[in-house]
Amino acid sequence: MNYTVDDQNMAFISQLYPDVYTQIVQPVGEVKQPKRRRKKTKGSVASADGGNGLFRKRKLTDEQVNMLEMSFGDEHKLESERKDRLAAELGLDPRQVAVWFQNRRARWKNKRLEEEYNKLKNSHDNVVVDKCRLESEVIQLKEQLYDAEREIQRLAERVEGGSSNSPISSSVSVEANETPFFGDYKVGDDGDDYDHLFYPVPENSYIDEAEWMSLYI
DNA sequence: TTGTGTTTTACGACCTCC
DNA sequence: GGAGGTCGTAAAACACAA
Repeated sequence: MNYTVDDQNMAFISQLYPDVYTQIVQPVGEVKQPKRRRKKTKGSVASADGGNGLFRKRKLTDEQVNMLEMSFGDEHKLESERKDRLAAELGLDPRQVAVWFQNRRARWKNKRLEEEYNKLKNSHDNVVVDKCRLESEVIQLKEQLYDAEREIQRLAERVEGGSSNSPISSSVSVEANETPFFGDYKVGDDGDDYDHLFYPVPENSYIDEAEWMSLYI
């Protein structure tokens, strides 16, 4: 069996930290076949494919993970010097420390993305609720407007019926057979037909609703 | 016990920066 | 060109329900 230098290093480390390595791969022949074929490794310290690999993947101890977490908390990037120092302190291969940081950064990024997603989702939900509320408010206001228009029409008709020779009534026609007060008004699917309401006042003599009402009150 | 889903460790490919 | 980064993924380790 040909051990690489890294294999020897890991064997040494495994003696120092026996619990770092969960188990040593049995000689070829007794190795359980992996479900999926591992990619070709390059200078691997822990080939898991049962080829010439001596070690299975090992789990870091709690202490090692805690130290790495503390270090990661200080700084997410890992300079060469810090990597070597950490590796020496923890009895790990510098490559393991580097890999741990890579994976930790990936986890951190995923978590951050998840948090950002949740924030955006919450604010989107709030906007949707707000939109619904505003839409129902618009419908309510349009209904009020419609009722007011009807009331105006009713009053106008009453006034006209009471004083047929009124100068106003002669100049402002609200005859039913003229342009209808509400035209061909109907509440459409989008309710926007309210927007087309108009008053049948003589051309070039626009008066607004309040002013027009005041003429009759 | 076993099947299955998740987490952790490790690697290869590719990219960027000095 | 080398060191160190991200990204995608393999596979061991682990958790847990059935």
